[in-house]
Amino acid sequence: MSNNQFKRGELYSVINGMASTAVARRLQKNFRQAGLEITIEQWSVLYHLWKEDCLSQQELCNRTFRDKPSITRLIDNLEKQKLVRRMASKSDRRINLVCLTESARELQERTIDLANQTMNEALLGISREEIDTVKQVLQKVYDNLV
Amino acid sequence: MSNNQFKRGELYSVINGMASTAVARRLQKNFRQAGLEITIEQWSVLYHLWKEDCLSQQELCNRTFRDKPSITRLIDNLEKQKLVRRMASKSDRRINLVCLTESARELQERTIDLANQTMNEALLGISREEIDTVKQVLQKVYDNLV
DNA sequence: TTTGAATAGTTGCATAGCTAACTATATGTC
DNA sequence: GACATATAGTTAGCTATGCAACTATTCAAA
Repeated sequence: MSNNQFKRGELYSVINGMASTAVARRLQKNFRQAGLEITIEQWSVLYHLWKEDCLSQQELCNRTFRDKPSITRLIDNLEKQKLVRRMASKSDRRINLVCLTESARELQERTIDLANQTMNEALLGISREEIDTVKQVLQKVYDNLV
Repeated sequence: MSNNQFKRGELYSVINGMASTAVARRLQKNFRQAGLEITIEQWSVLYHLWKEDCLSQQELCNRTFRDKPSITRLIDNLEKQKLVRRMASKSDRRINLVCLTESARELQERTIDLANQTMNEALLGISREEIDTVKQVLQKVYDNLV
């Protein structure tokens, strides 16, 4: 095994472990401390619905990079907490449209600052150019494999 | 919510979802296709033991960015598959040293090519400088939060 | 119009993640 | 030496992930 190859292994390790779990854990911790009983995964689904409401479950799969069973159960849990509702699509009876409730919109207000504060901390001392490079590289990695 | 802040949200989304899950899924798929019944999480523990054998569980927590219960159960499962053994430390009876078995060393030979091939595919068209930038940025993100 | 393929979603099963609470051992201070 | 504190590891309970197999609906081609 060449040195170069092990260095690529390290990159894998870094991508997969350090930064993403650190950001997720910090945000989750901030939610908990604010008394918000929501998981980071549930928040990430709501995040996409706040940008565009009433998406199909399949569309949520695409946007959150999760598979269908994961989204099914995340929506189950969000429905239990009355944060979303499944609505039958008129045009295609196979489709569930996932729509926000009023509570979810209130939750958006309460999580904006926490999320921004967490990202500000996470990105401290990192330049716009560096961020752009990271986004481009991770997009390339994704496109290379999917 | 300013435009700039939502762009930071996108970065979070990218770090957390796309690239890391794409790499993990591809590697897992390659293992399965090669008839290797090992999860990507188990492999990541072995990866650190191949670099340095007989680490304590706590040290494996540090190196894999997992918490203690997660490592406990990963080691449980690796022990069931007879890939590692827990050995009591002579100097500190609180400590379990996790040591590789002969089967695990054979497994290393069989997974090297798969891992390298996956990383080659993942990193196609990405320069050394870009990789270095990504590593530095993700390290900074980690240091900012932990 | 029927049949077969594709798509949307659910369920069962196994693994993994995090928190909190727990046991056992080690260490430092009086 | 005794006691408080810290550290290593385990267990329980919940949530989440991924795959495979399943149902229901849509669509297109014979």
